[in-house]
Amino acid sequence: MNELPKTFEPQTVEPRWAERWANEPFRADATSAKPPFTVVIPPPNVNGSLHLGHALDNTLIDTLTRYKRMAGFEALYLPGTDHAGITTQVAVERELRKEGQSRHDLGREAFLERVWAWKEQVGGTITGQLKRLGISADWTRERFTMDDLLSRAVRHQFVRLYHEGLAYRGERIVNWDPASQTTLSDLEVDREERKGKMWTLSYKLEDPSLAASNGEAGEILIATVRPETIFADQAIAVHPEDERFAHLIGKRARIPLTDRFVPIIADEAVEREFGVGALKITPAHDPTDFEIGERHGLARPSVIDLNGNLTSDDLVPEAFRGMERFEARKAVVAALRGTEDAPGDLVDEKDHVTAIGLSERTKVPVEPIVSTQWFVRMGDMAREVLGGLERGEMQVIPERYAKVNRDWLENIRDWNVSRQLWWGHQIPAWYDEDGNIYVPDADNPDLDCDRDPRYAHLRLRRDPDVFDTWFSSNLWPFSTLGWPDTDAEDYRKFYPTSVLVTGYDILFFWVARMQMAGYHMTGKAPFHTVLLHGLYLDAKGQKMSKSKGNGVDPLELFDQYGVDACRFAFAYLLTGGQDIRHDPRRYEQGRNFANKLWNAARFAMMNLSAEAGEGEATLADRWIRSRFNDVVREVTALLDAYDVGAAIRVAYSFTWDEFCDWYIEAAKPALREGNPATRETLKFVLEGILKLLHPVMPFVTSEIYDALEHKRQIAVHSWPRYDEAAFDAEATAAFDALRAATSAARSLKNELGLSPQDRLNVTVEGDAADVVRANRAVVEAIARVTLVDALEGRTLSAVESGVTVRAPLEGTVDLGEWVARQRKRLAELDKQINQARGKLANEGFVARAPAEVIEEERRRVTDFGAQKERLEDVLAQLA
RNA sequence: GGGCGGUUGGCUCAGCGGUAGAGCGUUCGCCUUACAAGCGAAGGGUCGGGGGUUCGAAUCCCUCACCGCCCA
Repeated sequence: MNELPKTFEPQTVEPRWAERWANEPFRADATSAKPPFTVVIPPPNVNGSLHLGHALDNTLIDTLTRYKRMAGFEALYLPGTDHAGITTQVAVERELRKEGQSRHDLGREAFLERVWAWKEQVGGTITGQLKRLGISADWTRERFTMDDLLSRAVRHQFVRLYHEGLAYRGERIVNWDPASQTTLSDLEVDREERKGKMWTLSYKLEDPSLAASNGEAGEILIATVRPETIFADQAIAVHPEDERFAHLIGKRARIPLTDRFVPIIADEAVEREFGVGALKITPAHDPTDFEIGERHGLARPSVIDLNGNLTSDDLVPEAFRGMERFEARKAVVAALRGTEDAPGDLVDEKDHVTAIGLSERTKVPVEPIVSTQWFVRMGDMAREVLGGLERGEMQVIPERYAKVNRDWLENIRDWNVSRQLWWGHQIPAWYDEDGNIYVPDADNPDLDCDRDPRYAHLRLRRDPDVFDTWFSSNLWPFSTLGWPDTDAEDYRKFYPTSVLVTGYDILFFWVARMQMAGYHMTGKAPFHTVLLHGLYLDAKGQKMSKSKGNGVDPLELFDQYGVDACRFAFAYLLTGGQDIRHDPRRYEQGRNFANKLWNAARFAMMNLSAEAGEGEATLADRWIRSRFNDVVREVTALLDAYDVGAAIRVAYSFTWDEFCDWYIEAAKPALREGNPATRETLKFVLEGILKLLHPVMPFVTSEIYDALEHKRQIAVHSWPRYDEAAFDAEATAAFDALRAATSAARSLKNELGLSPQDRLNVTVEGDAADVVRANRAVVEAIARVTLVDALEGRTLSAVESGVTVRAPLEGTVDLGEWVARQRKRLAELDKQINQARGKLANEGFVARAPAEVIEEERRRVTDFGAQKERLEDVLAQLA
């Protein structure tokens, strides 16, 4: 056996294993007879780098995968990355700008070459970091959403949806991001409340003899938070039952700063309490107004262009033309305010909190614009998923998210899938000069329409837009396995996948869309379990984000504590989908634990390599084997329930508190004699612990297992099996008595002011005294005492359940505090006894509580009663 | 406006119907030949407030308060 360094050194151990798992990856065998366990990675952005969320997520996935692999499944952890349309394109454009160029200077083709080059350059970053995390992914199956096969899958999806009538082109109001110059889906817009103003404006009525009750004669007051859009107004809307305005419906009023008149209309959507009760309707610049406009057949002229500037349309007075939208707002308000001599139509201005939409990627306020885009009809697909959920084909953990999942699917809206980007899957749709649409046939989706002989006589122009990135990652669980080729070996063996693991923040973005694509495209649930975990927050409990600059770099944590330590921390913190707050103390705990395990192994190896003697299994051996068996059952059950947090806690406390603190100490006397049964037990339980911990802490466990001279790495060894017959009740009870006696003896030594290495003569009394005497070597060695038959003179005693340990009391020891403590304990015992007696005296309890609970209360009365008596004796003797 | 989560020792968090726990921090003593990233001995909580269900509630129900998230 090899000599191990005194301290676990992750920096020398971890890179070796990481490299091995990267170069000789865990290849899943599609021809295996073993049952499959498949997880696809939530593909990170190809141009990104590892953040704590990825680290957490991948630790969880890897833990489950490694466990399943050991438990006899054909485990496939499929890695890969996402092309991240907007983010990547924005990144490359930023590079270009440094060179004084724009993508338009390069042209589409050259620009895409640049992006591919960029992808080659930075794309390995995050996968390299994932390899450092030690994930047991099958790197031979690594995928990228823009790979040929995956791109084909996207085309296939679109073409099929188009011919089914589920993908359509329509003019709608959409979210425009002026910074990245593309539309966004509703999900990509973050709502944020910002302090703004609400202005009240006076619109002059065409018939000056009329009056709205909210203003002076000849005017109607309206409220708005976007005065710069008044030039695109098409109406003024009031609630149909609002008496203040009933007489004005159908009349007209003039838009301030213009000569244009718009009608006053009635619509249910108007909130009477909002502002002054009347609103201006600008269909081209507000989603609600757009809907109202549709109901009333209003036109929808736009006054804001794609750069967010007021257009020099005939609608906008010259003074404002070309102004940036927020500048224009100021200018329009100033104009409306007028001068002291000639006050304008601004009646009131007050503070107002407005919910505005921000681009998720660029953080720029989104501009609602009217535009023709490709949409996907979601209703039917959502219903397919709802049916599957109803039939229990997918479980969501934690269960509370099942409702969130359902609610979203039930209220789903059509999905704008076109993006005005170049980086992505270009939409396979062509238009002729009359605007007719041509899409490849469903059975030949890869043929471009401009090469289709049927359309040879036409001059077709391809849609320049690309699909939303999620329109490819929604296929990820099966496009990565060969779909649409449903005969592909991988698809047949590994699809549907098993568990989908991700943060709850992308339940809608990704999970729900995979569910819909899965059901609709493959006819199956893409996974049977959705496991959602919480988000990583900073130490103050705030979301980590680049803009706040409060992110913690996992790579620095790896450097500082080791990867295993971090994985331990992630696992330890994973509970019930709860958010996780960054706390360095958890990584320290992990580091210390890895070191503890390392040293336990060091100790074991020193003993295993020594010369063997004779002997049979000791009480400690029997006890630890029985306990280990319990722990195997617990940890296995917890992992089967995907409760990694609870599993690691159980394994941790068993390893440290039972194996290290008690078993190893108790085994020392037998090991010194070379007892082969004890050596065998030490090795068996240590190796068992390594296996239980391996899924969470693969590096340190692999290294130790390797040092124990195994030919195969631990990752492919089998998971420990629970053995019902291995429970040893007698050994458990007896060893508990040993522990009680040891603790009592230690407590006495402490109280007597002795240092640990000082020997002390003690006696043992009580029900468990015989057991303690029979295993005296253990107590004597651990507590460093000598068991004697009797003591002379004054004594001091420590009372525990089952045993009283007595030691000589000599000289002048101040027992004041000790006596006080014993009195307190006595009071506590009294309280417990009374509580238990009270329960037993309660007829309802005796009649209704389960038998074992009643039995336990009886036992407590007896045990605590005995302790109390002994404690009283001890105190009486001292007095 | 609707929904969800949280409130447990000084800090960060487990536990979620039957004796209140962990890590760190605190106090005291130890370099006891696996480990000072450690060992031993202690101290510390009426489980946010109120009400209810139950033989029994930190745990289930109702309600209030505060913190946070999601959706409109």
